[in-house]
Amino acid sequence: MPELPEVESIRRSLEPFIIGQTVLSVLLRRRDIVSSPHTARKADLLAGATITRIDRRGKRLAIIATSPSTGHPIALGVQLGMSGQLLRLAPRERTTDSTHVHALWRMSDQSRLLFRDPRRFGGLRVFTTLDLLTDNWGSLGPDALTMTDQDFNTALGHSSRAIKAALLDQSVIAGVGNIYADESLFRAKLAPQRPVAALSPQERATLASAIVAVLQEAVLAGGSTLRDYANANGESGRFQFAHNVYGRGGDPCPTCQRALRSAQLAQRTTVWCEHCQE
DNA sequence: CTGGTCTCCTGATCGC
DNA sequence: TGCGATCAGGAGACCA
Repeated sequence: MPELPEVESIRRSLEPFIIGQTVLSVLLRRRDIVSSPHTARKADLLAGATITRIDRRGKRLAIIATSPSTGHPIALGVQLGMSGQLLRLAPRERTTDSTHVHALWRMSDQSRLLFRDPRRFGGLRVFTTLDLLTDNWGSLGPDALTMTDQDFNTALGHSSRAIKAALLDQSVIAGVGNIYADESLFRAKLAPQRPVAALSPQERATLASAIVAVLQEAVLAGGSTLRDYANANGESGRFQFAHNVYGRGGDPCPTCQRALRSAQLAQRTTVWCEHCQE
């Protein structure tokens, strides 16, 4: 479900409410959503901890907290996968849909935080120190929202694969998924199947700027709600109304009015304009 | 190492 | 209304 703008919208909508909260209790309904080197104990899942902030890199989130036993910072990584949600329930508020809620935290102000993920492609990850979180996030490329043209140019390298495939690779840049890859390539007027090594320095710079601009606009619009995405307060995004190509195969190109092409590329449905993008 | 393919899982939608 | 096929915002495992 969520790409960078959706994950950032969740982060921003949640952070003001849970900073300073102490976790009174944790309910883990499915153990198999937690991946960690050790058996996850309740304390690792933030029981008793006081939350200090929520960080994001690409599509990954981490709730940072102070361990009650050691006083040191610990982190709980949250990966939303395709269908994951983090939802905050105000005190006494009821869920509209409590199915597929795999973990639940009760906070000191009586609010609750729910991790819901029907398809279970997402999950939680325990980090007993911030160094372990940094190591884990180290496998990601630069964050696509805040990267510079130079960051992007370096990370992209000169491989032979299609630019669309490279944009989806989180170790190249972190945060772009299928929607924003197609939207960014349209804005940069680049065909998705162009080999990375065939892109000129100018094209690479144009693409870097297009990615950052598209993501910034999407964050401002609260992300894209295609089906069921919502931020932590249950609010939908509005950027889907601004999509130029994603989900519009066969429709007229917004620029030249010719029919948009749709095909499989890098195992994902890809939509682009053969006339405007080359 | 690189890049392509398969697979995990549930639910919505579409055509019959 | 029911039923099977297809598709979906992701990414780790596996293979040549």
